[in-house]
Amino acid sequence: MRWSQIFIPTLRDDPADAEAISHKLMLRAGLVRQLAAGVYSKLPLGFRASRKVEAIVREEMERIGAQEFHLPVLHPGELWKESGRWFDIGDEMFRLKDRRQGDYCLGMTHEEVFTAIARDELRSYRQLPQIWFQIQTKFRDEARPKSGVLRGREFVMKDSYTFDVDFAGLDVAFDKHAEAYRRIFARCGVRALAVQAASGAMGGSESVEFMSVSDAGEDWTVTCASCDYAANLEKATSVVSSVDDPREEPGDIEKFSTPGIRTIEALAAFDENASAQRQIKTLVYSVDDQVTLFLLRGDHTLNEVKLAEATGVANFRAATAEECREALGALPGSLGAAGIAELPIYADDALKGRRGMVTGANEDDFHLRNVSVERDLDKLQWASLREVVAGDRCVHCGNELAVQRTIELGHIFKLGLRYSEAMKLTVLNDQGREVPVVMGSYGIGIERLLAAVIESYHDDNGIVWPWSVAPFHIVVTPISLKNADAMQKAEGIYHELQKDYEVLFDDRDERPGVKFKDADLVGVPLRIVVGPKGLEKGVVELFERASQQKEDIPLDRVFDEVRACAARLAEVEPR
RNA sequence: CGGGGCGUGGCUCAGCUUGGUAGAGCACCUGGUUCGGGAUCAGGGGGUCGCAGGUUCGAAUCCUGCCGCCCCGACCA
Repeated sequence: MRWSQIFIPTLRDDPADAEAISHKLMLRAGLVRQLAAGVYSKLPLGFRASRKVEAIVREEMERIGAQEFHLPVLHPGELWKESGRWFDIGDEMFRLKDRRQGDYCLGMTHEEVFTAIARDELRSYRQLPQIWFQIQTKFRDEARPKSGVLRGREFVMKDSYTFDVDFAGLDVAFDKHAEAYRRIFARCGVRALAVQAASGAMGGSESVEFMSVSDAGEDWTVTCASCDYAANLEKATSVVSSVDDPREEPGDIEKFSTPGIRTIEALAAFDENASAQRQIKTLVYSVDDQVTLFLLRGDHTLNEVKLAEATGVANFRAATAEECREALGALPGSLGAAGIAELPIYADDALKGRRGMVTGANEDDFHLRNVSVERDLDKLQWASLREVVAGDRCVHCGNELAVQRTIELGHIFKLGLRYSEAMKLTVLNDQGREVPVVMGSYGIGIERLLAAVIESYHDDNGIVWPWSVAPFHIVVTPISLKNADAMQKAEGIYHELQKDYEVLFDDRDERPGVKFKDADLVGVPLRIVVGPKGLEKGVVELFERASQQKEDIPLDRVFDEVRACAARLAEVEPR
């Protein structure tokens, strides 16, 4: 491709509204342009890179026996009402009406449509398992699109769905996907951590996210340096640091006056025996309109995703001060669970076995001491509620945990029967009995993966594409269009290399500096500079983008050298 | 949805406090000199200052409302 004939509008300055590195570079290198918040047009270079990623995804999906579909993006509301999600999902779904006032929506994911096809067509366990996938645009009206293509409202996703007769089959399908995902990310040059994740409103039993460590990410991932434990912060657990409790069961609960004390810190400062670790933090939420208490150690923080997992309810909010007073008789700051029998109470694991604790007395300006969790609190439901912090200990090996920002590249779910039951997708099993099909669903965000690649592969001069997803492998740069000899040699090299590689020929009438800057910005892995200086000695310059190494190559060795470089560059360790 | 910021040629920004003929650099067009890491000189084209209303003799500038975009948080099948 001649540079003069491909549209690559590079930008000299950083765009004003871009913050994330990948966002800046995608704009500057002329990969994308923004149309609206979270909506981007792919320009030729961006589209090429995107298709490279898609090709890898396609190959690896086909390797595990997946079949490619292409489903509509316009969905009848009816289908989503069947699964119930029409009502569960709020403003994040783009909804519209047709001319007859019928409900429609734009697909934010495709469980419903794939399940409907399966329901219409699958009758027997003999037709299973099936692995179906597509690479299709999704629409989600995100409350806050951000970081360019990292979180858009319209984006391309590879989504796949598996159908099995039983849960053992689902496990197989799930593992196949995990393996395919590992290969996909590795081939794109990205080191992806497989981490335990919360399933959220998706339902289902188990889910794993694939994360790339990056400051541009929005998720927090907990990892253990010594074993392979890794989990989303929303799911992560840790060993509780030990606390010096009294050996003996303390005396009876004792109420004491704490005038004006409203916070954990204030109480710790007020009473030397009430350090944060020795307090029970009582949080009150309205969970599906039911006032519910959540107990944590004073120095721990509640993670609301864990709250949702523990209660199985997505509809919750912190209770108002007034609701607290009504239910417990006191305002926040003096709340406690002692003597409360009629409200559901969830307690974090870290409170197990604790004694001699301090907590609110449900009377303003009073607290209780000598509270023993198991002795004095009724009907506790134990759960992991607290948020892990860096430095906590790993539950598997006891070593220190780290918390890092990560980009979620993919997410795989064991859906189980959630959709097949709701939408009546059944087959006859080998006993002739009608059974619901066991499903899984699996997604990879294509543009997000591309952005993650750039987050991992760039330097001060621009993008440094890994060979596998580079929109072009090589750029042939003649120094001057006026030098006939150089132009002719450059053309020759360009034509020859094109047989095996994707090559750009920078035939623009620009000064060399401009061409070099652009080539660097755009990130072409190899550059061959053809100029009079070199040709006098019978050489051209081979420049490797990643290492910035230049080497003079005799004209007759160009193809061999390129081949060697290409082979080496194709074998990069994921980062 | 809460908080903050921004909206001025294609891009990056100045001008706004204190109202008075819309600016710079880059990009673009013409010509010259240049040509191995974003050249330079001369000339030139291009802007309803986000939109609407108001105040004023006069508004990019002050006031009100709306829209859009970015950032933090909440949210995130």
